[in-house]
This record gives sequence, C-alpha cells and structure tokens, in this order.
Amino acid sequence: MSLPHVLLGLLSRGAASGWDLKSRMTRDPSLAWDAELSQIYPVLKRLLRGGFVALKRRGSSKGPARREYRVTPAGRREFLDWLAEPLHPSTPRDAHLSRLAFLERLTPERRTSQLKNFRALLVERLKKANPGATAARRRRRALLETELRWVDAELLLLSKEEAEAAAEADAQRQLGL
Amino acid sequence: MSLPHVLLGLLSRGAASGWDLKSRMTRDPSLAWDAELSQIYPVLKRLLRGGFVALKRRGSSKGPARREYRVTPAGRREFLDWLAEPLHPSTPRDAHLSRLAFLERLTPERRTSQLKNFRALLVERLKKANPGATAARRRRRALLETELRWVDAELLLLSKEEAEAAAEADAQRQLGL
DNA sequence: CGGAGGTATATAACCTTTTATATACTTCTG
DNA sequence: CAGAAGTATATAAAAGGTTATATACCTCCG
Repeated sequence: MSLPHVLLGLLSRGAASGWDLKSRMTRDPSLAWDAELSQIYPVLKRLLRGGFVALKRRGSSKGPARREYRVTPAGRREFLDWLAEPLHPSTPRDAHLSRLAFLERLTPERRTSQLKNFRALLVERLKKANPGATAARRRRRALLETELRWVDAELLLLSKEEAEAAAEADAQRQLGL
Repeated sequence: MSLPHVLLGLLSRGAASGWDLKSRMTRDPSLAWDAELSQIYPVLKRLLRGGFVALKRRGSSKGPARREYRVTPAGRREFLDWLAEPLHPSTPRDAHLSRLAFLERLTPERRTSQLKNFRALLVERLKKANPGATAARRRRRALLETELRWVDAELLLLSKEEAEAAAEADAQRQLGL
C-alpha cells in the first residue's frame, strides 16, 4: 500500500497531474516504485475524496484539459506519518533475480552468456544513474557498482573453470598418445 | 508470473509438499521470491493439471496426509526454458525503500534514528546470510555489505552536519556576549 | 488532409498477492 | 484432558497491479 503515499510525496515536490506523476516515477529509479497510469488515476480520485489532495483543472496547450493536484495539509500529515514509520531492509520479489538463484543449472557456456548480457545492462544503468544528490541515489549507485563487481567476479570464476577443464582435456589427450 | 517456475525449480532440488516449498522459499532470501501458502496450493494444482508435476500422497507422522510433488520431464523442460530467458537487472518495487527516497524530508535527528534502526536490521541480516556457495548468495552478501557501508557513510554525513550546526550556534552565542 | 506520435484521462478485464478463516492430526505441557 | 503449538491442506474475499482499449486534442510531416 505504498502508491498513495509515494504519490503524496511526489506531489509535495510540486503540483502535478497523473501523467506527470507517472513520468516522475519512471524517471527516478531511486524511488523504488512505479505504477501504470491505470492505477494512478483511481488512486488520485481516492486521495481527492479523502481530502488528501486538491484539484485544479487547467487548460493545456496540447491534448485534453489537465487535472492538476496538490497536497492539502491533511495529505502532508498523512505523508509524514508514513515517512516516520520504521524502515526495514527488505528482500523484495524480483522476477529476474529469482532466475539467478538457479543459474548453476545452466551449462557454463550459457551461464557466461547470461552474465555477460546482464553485465551490459548493468553498465547502461550505471551510465544513466543520477548523481548522488540524495541518500537514496547514493545508495542506488553504490548497489549498482557492487553488482557490477559481483558479475565480473562470477565471470572470472567461470573462465577459470573453463581453463581448468581445457587443461584436463589436454592432459587426457597426452595420455592417449 | 514467476511463482510456478520458482516452484518447479525448487521441486527439481527434490520432491516436496506445498508446506515444504513455502519453508524453502522463506529460508533462502537469495531466491528473491516468497509466497503465501494460500497462493502456493492453487499453483501446485495448476501445475499438476498441466502435467508439469506429479503427485504422490504420503501419510505423515504428524498432521494430515502430505501431498508430495515431483517434477515431470515436461516440468523440467518448462523450467529450463524459463531459466534460459535473458536476464535483466530490475528496479523492483520496495515499499520500504520508497520511503528512503523521501528521507531528506525528515529532521536530521529523525533521519539519524531511522538510519540507525535500519543499520541494526542490516547487521542482523548479514549475520544470517548463508555462505556464498552459489552465485546468487555471493551477490546477496555483497549487496548487504555495500548497503551497510552506505548507511555508515550517511550517518557520518549527518553527524558532520550536526557538528557544523553546533559550531555555528556556538559562534552566534559568542557574538551575542 | 490523413496519419503518426506525443499529451492526457479513463475504465474494464484480468491476473497476482495478501489476509482471513476453516479443518485435521500430533505432540507437548500444565 | 484441555489447550497451545507445530504440521499440513484448502478456500474465499479483498486488495493491488497489469494489460487492453477507448477517447480527445494537438503538432508535425508528407
């Protein structure tokens, strides 16, 4: 049940429409949250009915009229209460990483290619990572860097294994002669 | 849609009941997945109907009869296909970390106490972290260690800020004399 | 001027996950 | 022997999240 609170948090950085909120969430991965527009619109309505946000209609230069929301004092209070709740490190679900847990089931070649692909994507993310202006961004960057180091270590292990296997095959061939 | 595949993966480490699968998932955080029993039982039924697992009823020494499942060849194939899909680093949703993104909204004192609490929980997790027998476990451990270093850096920053603020207050007092 | 593409809101249908509740059998403890 | 606690399965209801689809207005390009 974070979405409403995250929206309140984003709104308290400045009034915004549902569309704006979606792009703010998508643009900033350090937020650790994202949602579809189809989820955002109903939540904004609920927040409006609850008095946590106020609505201002605004003609827009492009497209249909924008519905801009800003937080009310009640909304700010709700947000701050949420923010003050104790923080836990979590082990969130991750569809891709759960695959990682079974990596050893693949052949070394496939494992290597999976990890190389993963590495390339990590590097891309690191390039895009925002400078560490906030604690959350510094955290994100540090984690990405660690993950990169980890992939490299795994790739190294795999290449060593391969070299050993090759050496052994060589030795066998020598014996055969 | 990972749960069915994760269950197949766990089952291919050895036949198990729904109850066993739940405890395997909960015990191993490097899996990056967990689910409630109420979700596991229906999924196992679906897998059974689909021919991906086979059932063996077993009287149990304690409690009602166990329904033990094992993967079929079709299940193994399905699992390996899933495993071979390209891996992406992801930015999963995390209810707690999304709170972190707004940390700067709290007063420095509250921030410090939040981070100290977070730190204590991290240390606990690190203690429990399994030795790095698999790539996924090595990854998890590395990330936890990085997170710990990050919290310490943030706490250091905060204490410096506090010291500066104190010094300034001191200077003002001196001027007032 | 027709269509592609971006801005903007909205809803229905579907799937996944959580929470609540029920049942059954066993062992251990008071 | 009553009740708590652990093992085990099961289902219903609610909440949360994704995918698909519709509408509307604008600009730019051919």
